[in-house]
Amino acid sequence: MEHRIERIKKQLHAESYKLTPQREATVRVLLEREEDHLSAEDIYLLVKEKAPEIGLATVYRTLELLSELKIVDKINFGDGVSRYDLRKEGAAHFHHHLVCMECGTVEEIVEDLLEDVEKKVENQWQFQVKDHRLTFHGICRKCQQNNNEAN
Amino acid sequence: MEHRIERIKKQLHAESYKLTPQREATVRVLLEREEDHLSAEDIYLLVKEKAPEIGLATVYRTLELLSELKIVDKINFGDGVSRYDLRKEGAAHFHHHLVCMECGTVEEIVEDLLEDVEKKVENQWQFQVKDHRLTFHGICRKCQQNNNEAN
DNA sequence: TGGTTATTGATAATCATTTACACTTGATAA
DNA sequence: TTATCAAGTGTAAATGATTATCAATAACCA
Repeated sequence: MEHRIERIKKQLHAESYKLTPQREATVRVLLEREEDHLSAEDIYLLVKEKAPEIGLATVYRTLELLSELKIVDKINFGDGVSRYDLRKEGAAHFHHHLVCMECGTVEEIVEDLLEDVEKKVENQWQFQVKDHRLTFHGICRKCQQNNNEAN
Repeated sequence: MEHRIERIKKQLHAESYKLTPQREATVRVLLEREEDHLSAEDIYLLVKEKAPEIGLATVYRTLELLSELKIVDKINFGDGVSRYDLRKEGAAHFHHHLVCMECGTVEEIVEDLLEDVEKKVENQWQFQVKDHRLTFHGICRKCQQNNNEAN
């Protein structure tokens, strides 16, 4: 954890931003809840536990900054809110998501499944791929089991 | 065009909705501007040319309805607005997008590039895929050329 | 025809996100 | 050390997309 904080601190410094206490508190929340896909509001409430005087606007500003630096990815699953997801350490690409249409849980696929597809896109469409977003919508394992039992 | 309107009319009837003049005007705009990725506001302005008395709320309601019936897909490229995209006739899956990070244009890939990837997801993650969203971010052909010339 | 229901348009309400602005902080130079 | 300055912050107000409300209208059916 501390190691990753250090890393992010350096990334900020490289662009001449500081890791202020508010920013650090926000990053810590993101690290602690790495598996979740938190909204700005969620993050705000969690950061408030560590740093009660923080303002919502600061959280938004921090998330925006982290987003620009590609430390987090801003995602949107179609409900009205943006969610923020830490990039895996050293990952060049955004990871994929499996969104269950029944229970709403979001699983992650860290492995990059798109290498072949990207090559195809670069060759056939002459489009130079820098990043991607891939989300599958469907039924997760648990809901499949529940459905089977119900029948 | 008329053929596709008929089709959509049937799809609505099948769920006991009607193709009102307002809904038809909205669908016509979507058909005419199929290549674009219009926001609700954009669509509203275009529909107003055909049916000046239409209200913005009706356009939203229509788009919501068409979305539920999977006649259109609601997409979000990260700017603050939802965009609406007609499904290609008979397409089981949402088509893919190439978003240029420099000029912002959005190209479409109709071909399904994900068949193999979906099989992998179903097998390895036991996730039953119903649909997907795939967007590539990068540099389009035109901007690549411009960049080369500039050097 | 009258009665019921779905649909609509205008408008107000909501809610996530941004902006404005005055205040704080922390670094730097005199 | 103290004055200065820019970056960063908190509060509150503003914005802008979307949704809800509600009275009026249109379509349908007995």
